[in-house]
Amino acid sequence: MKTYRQSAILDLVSRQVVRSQNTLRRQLAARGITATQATISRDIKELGLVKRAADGAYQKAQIETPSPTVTGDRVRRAVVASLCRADRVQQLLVLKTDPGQAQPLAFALDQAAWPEVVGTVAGDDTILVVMRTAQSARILERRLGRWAQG
Amino acid sequence: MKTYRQSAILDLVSRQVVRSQNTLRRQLAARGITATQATISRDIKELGLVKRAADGAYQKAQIETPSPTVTGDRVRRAVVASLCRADRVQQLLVLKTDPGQAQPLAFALDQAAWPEVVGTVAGDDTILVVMRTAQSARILERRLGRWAQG
DNA sequence: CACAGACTTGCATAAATATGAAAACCTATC
DNA sequence: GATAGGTTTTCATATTTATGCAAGTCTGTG
Repeated sequence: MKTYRQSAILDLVSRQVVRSQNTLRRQLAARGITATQATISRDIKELGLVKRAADGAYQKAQIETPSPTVTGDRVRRAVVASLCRADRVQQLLVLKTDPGQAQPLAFALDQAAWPEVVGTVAGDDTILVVMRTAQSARILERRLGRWAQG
Repeated sequence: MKTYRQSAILDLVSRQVVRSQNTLRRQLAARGITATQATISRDIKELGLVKRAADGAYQKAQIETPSPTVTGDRVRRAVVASLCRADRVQQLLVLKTDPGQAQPLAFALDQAAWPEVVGTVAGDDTILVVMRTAQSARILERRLGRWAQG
């Protein structure tokens, strides 16, 4: 239910200007989905939506500019500084970085020499990380995500 | 006054996580700027700031991403202009381009932001495209083939 | 100076959003 | 089917944000 409702929210929000959670609630109701404002508030939070002050409309969030927070080891700092997005397919991770930052981040990853990391290939703003297993890829993906998002 | 206050707001918001207009009011006060929450609400609207639901932090709004139609067409032109060959292994596509054309074509692919495309890594005349599934890779392979051959 | 017109701000309050705590609901285990 | 542990949802309400309207400010004009 939750997933279904949340994707309906994304859909509604992408199609029209939605200014309040109550409006959203009514629109969902029209699609046969019942929920309270409280639930919708939490959905919006989980979906990472954003509310534009200019017109009060909800919108999908953009990639946030990385904060210059400096903590932890080198990989972590590099991730925080330049990782935009991480995607996983099976045992492969595709990392998107700020322009020109793929090489330094990949280098940091190589240096870390984690055993589950088989190797990396870096372009300008994309790194392909080959992991030994889908399982370990999933773990790394999550760790990177946590770091990137503060 | 207004301009000065608004630029102070932008500054504060870029330096730290500000979750409410009242916090902002206090921070402004600490800088010797007095204003009510009402005024700040109006400022935020004028500045076009955005409030992330995820953590309630205010943020500068991002630039809109261009429409998929436009970028999709760009990919087609890039393919017609420089794709030599496309090979597929499972969910991976290896594209061969004219010398030096890998980067621009990969860039166009990235911009298009097709959901099935997890990411790309480009060298000089070779691009590795990671697709979400072998199925979608097959479809893209065929599409590229059609485009490349006229 | 007195006044008009355009902006900006504060006040009071309406509207919208977030959240603690309890209830309802799931899922797996004995 | 009873129980534990987890997740999701609601209710009630606190917190936060927006806004109509009146007052204050600024600028140019006669």
